[in-house]
Amino acid sequence: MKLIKPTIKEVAQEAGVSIATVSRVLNEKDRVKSSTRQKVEEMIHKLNFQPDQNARNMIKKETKTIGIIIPELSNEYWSQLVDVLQDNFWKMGYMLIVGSIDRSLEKEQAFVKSFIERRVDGIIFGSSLTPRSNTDNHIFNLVKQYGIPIVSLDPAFREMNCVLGDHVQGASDGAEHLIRLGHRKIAFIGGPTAPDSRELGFRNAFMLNRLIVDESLIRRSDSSATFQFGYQTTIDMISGGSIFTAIFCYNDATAFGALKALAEKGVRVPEDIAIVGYDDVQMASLFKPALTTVRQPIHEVGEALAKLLIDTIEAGSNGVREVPPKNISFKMQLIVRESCGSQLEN
Amino acid sequence: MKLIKPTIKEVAQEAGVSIATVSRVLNEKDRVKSSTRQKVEEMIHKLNFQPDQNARNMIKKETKTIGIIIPELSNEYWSQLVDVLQDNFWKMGYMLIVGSIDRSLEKEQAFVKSFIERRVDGIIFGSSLTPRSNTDNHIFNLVKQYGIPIVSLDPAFREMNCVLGDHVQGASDGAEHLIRLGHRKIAFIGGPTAPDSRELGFRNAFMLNRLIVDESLIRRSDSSATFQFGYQTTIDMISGGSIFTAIFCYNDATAFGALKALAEKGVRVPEDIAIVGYDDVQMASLFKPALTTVRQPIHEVGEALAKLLIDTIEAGSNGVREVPPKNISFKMQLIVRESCGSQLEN
DNA sequence: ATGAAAGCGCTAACAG
DNA sequence: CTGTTAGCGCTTTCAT
Repeated sequence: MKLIKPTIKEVAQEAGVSIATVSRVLNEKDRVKSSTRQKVEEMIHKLNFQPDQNARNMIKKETKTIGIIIPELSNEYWSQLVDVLQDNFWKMGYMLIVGSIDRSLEKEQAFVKSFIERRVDGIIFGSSLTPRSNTDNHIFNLVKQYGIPIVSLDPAFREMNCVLGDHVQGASDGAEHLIRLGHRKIAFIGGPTAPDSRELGFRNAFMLNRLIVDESLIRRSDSSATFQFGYQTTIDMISGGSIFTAIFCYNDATAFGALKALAEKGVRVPEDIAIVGYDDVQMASLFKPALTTVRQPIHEVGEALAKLLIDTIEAGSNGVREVPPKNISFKMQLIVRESCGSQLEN
Repeated sequence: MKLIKPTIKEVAQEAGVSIATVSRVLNEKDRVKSSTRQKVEEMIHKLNFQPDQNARNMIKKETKTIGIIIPELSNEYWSQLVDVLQDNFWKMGYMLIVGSIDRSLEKEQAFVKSFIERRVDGIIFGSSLTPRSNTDNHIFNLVKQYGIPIVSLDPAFREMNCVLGDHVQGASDGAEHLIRLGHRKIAFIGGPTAPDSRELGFRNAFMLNRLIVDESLIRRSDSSATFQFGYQTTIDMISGGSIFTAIFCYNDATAFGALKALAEKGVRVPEDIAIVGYDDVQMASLFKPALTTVRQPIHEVGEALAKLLIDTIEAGSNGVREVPPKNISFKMQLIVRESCGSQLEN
């Protein structure tokens, strides 16, 4: 009973059968006489035998493991998404391993390589630092060469399977809300991605209303859209004498940062400056003032992501390869709360 | 160039050497002539060869993988901790697999079994639902039988390696703060663990001050200390006519819940009721009113956890087993902000 | 229904 | 310094 790591061989020996038979009771529904099966199962239980996945993986050429690349877990949006994904994959018999790349391209590549070495069955790119323009991109070619299915959350990768939020619509709705409330001088605190759909959406709302955006009020992060970035940018804009009556933020984290900066500077929200966030994380509704924000349907997105990836994986194993990439899109929803004042316009 | 999954055999063939030599350039510093090494490395690069970890794992009997069990990622405390851990393990060449068990004992056991099947090198129990009283606990016996080192964050497992916060001290400091401010009717919104050190600390502060705790004001969760639990409990207490002037919360998440309930009921914080949280997550300082809370040194705890586990693993592989379990303890720090009013007493 | 045997891709002696 | 060989623990033909 106090043995260590029993193998299939021990089980077979103790049960008086061959290892093939043990393997069969482990994997096949029938094909083994019920009396033998019982004998073997008893032994498995008695020895606490846990089959070695590594050995199994080698033969079956599948690991029931999915890797995911995200920027960081400390942003509530990502931690929620990972929770949702893990739950979905779990139900389908897959395990999730997450790589927080912490804004480092080097780390992203190292994680992906590690995923390949572990022979994961699929990879989700929640967000990627890998330059997209470069066609013969080493890291993507690598996963392609190894035949690992990918699903992306990043709109920059439309040429592969991807699930994406309609951020043009989302940001447009958010900015439109501000415009309807009478704001004209609206600052935009953006994210790291260069051609950013939220920025496009923001500009779209201005165009629709035949308004011109003040380019001096557009700020972009060159790393990540964090709390810190929102805070610092807001401080800078105010100290720099920028004039604006509202801020549209890339996500709730930057919005919280902006809120903090505003509070420190003695600026009232929404009386002096209105704020719109993006994501609708839990804290958005708890904040004082409660944050008006664009909600991402995280549960739906996570479920779609998981389903699409598994479908791709299983299609591949059936030899049905080379289906055209799928794009699944989700609409965003504006949630009006207190940070823009008057809720009449909803 | 468009092959799929090159193996060590292909590399050897193309480079005109034996597979053993390829293995050597992969694993050993010297022992191979630099001209041969170069030839092989060239081929590895050309074929984009990525060695199969599963095969390697089987032989080396190590996977460079750590599993961790946590309640959920959506609590900022846990997501931050996981980020810190992942970073530490990463530096040491290990990968982290996280299992959010979502308050399900069944899921916890399934995760642990999966960890065993994958032959992880170590497991961290961030929080466990497995009954501790039961000596011949199946799941723990299993990991023991398989010789997998464990480190726990949970004070209930002092008999194994563990890193723990001194929550008796932390909670005592928090409650003491409230008492000094003149509060006598202090509610305690606790967590799921039965003999809870925070509750002990809470009671300790009362004893030190020769005060008696009002048992009707002690509430415990039977699942998890979530935002929702803090919210509901506070609503219940107020609706139920409980009389109290302060609340001590198990963690910041429940404190945020309490804050929301209080706001809805039109109770002012800190004027009418003071609140103390626990953890000091990012949001604590941003909230209005900023939350007075007990800070857990997450970075230090994470680092200690990672280091202790790796030490144990490597000690084991050196045959130095059976060292007595180590307990590393961290002090908590009271952070006084606005939610208790007067900061004079700091 | 079951056993024998051939690997999966790699590392680790053991020779030379 | 390098090649040959024997496994690691399992699944999977191929026989019986």
